[in-house]
Amino acid sequence: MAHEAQKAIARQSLLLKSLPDQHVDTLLSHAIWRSYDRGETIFLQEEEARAVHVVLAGWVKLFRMSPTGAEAVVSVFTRGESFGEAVALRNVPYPVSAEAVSACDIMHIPSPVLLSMMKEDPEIGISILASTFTHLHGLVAQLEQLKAQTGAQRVAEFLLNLSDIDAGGCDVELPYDKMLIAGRLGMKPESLSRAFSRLKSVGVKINRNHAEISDVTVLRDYAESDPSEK
Amino acid sequence: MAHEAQKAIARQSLLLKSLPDQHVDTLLSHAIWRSYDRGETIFLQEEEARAVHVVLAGWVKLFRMSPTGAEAVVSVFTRGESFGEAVALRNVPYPVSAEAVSACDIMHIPSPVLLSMMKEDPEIGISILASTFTHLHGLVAQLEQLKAQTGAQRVAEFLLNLSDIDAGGCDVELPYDKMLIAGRLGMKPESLSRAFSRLKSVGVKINRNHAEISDVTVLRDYAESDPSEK
DNA sequence: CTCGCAACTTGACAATTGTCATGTCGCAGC
DNA sequence: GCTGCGACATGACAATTGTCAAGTTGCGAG
Repeated sequence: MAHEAQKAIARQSLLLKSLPDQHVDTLLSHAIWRSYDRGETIFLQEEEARAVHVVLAGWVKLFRMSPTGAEAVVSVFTRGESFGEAVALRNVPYPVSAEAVSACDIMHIPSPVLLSMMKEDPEIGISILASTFTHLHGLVAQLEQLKAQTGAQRVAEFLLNLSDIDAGGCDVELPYDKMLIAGRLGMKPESLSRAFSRLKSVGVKINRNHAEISDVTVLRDYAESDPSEK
Repeated sequence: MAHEAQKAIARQSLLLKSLPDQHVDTLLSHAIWRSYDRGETIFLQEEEARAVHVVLAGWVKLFRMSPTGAEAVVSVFTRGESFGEAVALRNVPYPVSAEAVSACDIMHIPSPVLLSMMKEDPEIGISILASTFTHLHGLVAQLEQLKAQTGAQRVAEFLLNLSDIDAGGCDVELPYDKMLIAGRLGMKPESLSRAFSRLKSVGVKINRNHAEISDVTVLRDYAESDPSEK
């Protein structure tokens, strides 16, 4: 059975936080709670979707294996984020695989529960649509980044997203290993290393899984500047 | 008022074809029908979404302007396809701009109409979710392609999508100009030219806006082969 | 019909990135 | 403590792509 602390996190998730309490209670009571070890598979590409997944703790990656065996990381989720909404509702196979990147706690909401609730209250459908839209928006942003920014700029933006301040300096912890960060940003680990060295010139120091940003404003200017200016 | 022929196309669109006839009739009677000239703007990034758009004829591109002024083409739609579903339902600003690439006929379904229908019949919500999911899936595929395939391979796949046969040779017409194709595939026009020349070795000849594929199977093998093998 | 522009192609060059090889470092297991 | 492995950094090299420049072509305006 789930800890109350986990339920509290679930209530704050992007998927559930805009739903009426009464519905959330129903969903929570039907949910399945599980822990995963680092490296454990959550589901595989082509598998039929049966649930929506909400991350309560840890990090999860979604990735695709191309026919040639190359792995493309599509996205990485952490506490409060959910994935698989659209797929679960359509009863179609997953277009990606999911794996725990660190030890994880995940809540699974079986899709039949969700479907029947949607048929009772259309608000739920709209809410899920919103969450799906957020993913979609994120993917559009990723596409734009890949096409319009250099590797070092993408890394800069990644670091800025990890820091939650507006100005000044700060330290951020890299949430997962550099191989995965590289995949997430569409580059090889070697290129990530080189990108980090370039960022030295805009006040970024890397130490282990720890990054020191001397001035967020400078870094942001760098991330948004025209690649050809450099 | 709309021609019956246009209504017939609208009924076959991915968005509407799975809905009950009765609902479709209601939607069609509230829809706004418009023609656009080549180059005309349909909506701008940051503008508030008021409708879902269904392409009846012609080609439409969705693109984003980065802060530096570079244009990134996110996707291109044609007859029977729809866009803006998720955004319209949330009453949020568009994350992209839309422009007619050729002369276009477009049907606009005002979002309030759709919202009120969704509240009456949850099936509609599920159906829209499906359509949104299709876009999402397409974006995931694009991301994978950008990260894992060379330019020439992306062009090969683009040509294969235009041809609707499984084997043998065929001619396909390039639906819009090469500058846009390049943008859509995440490369510069010059790179597209070079990609076309490389495809000569796998039986592709380009003539104006016309491509001749001598054997689709050969081209498909090329598109899916490991980039490092070449 | 001519002019001029925009789309397109091609070549040369530079920048970026992937690939391969080598070496260091931290860490788990013996 | 030693050993071995995987993550990470770095250098050399090749491949791909963007950039710049020059030339061709098609097409619409006048």
